[in-house]
Amino acid sequence: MYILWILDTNGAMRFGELRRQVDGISPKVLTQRLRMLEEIGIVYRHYKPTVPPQVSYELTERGKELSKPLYNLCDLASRWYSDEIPPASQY
Amino acid sequence: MYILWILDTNGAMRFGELRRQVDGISPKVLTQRLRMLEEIGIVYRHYKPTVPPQVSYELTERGKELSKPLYNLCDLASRWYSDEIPPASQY
DNA sequence: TAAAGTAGTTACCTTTTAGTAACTTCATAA
DNA sequence: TTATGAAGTTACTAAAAGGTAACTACTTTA
Repeated sequence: MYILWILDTNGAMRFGELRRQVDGISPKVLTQRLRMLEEIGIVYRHYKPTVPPQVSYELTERGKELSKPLYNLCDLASRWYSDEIPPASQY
Repeated sequence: MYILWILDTNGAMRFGELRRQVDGISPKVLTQRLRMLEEIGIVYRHYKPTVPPQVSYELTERGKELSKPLYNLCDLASRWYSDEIPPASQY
């Protein structure tokens, strides 16, 4: 399951929760991806300086603008997949 | 410039022409990508058994279905880029 | 006779990306 | 006093992806 999908579906999430739901990548890569997404303004990182720390991630307005285009691609892939041809989204 | 973009814009193209227009990847990787795209039904490969051989590539109907969603993503990235934030399409 | 052309293929090397496991800080709980 | 917790960081290793350069076949051109 993809990071942007999960954040779009669930709203703001703690790192640990994201980590449990995102599969296919290690926590280290998840952190790297989230930092990249933050850098390009697609994701907010909210840091609460507690101990242990509480960090949550949430889509920015810009990130939300991706929902529709990405949903359209997913829809297309689903229609193709139901025709039993491997979806482009594998690539 | 991306393979799907070029094929969408120009219609069927010979390998050599594609090779000149696609930048950022080697001919070897271009061939690999085209073969993958052919495998998943996004691109037709037309082989003419002349010497030297003439091979052209063209988007299938399915490949054309990608135009709109990808155009929408590009449009979004352009709007973001004009706001001077690095576009997500870098990733 | 040699060179040119097309569209690759292949072996080897380089670069990039990812995974693993140990580690970090410090308040709180046991 | 020790363990726990979150959210990473880091060094090292492994895997994946990409680039390079030599090569292929055979007709046509010079």
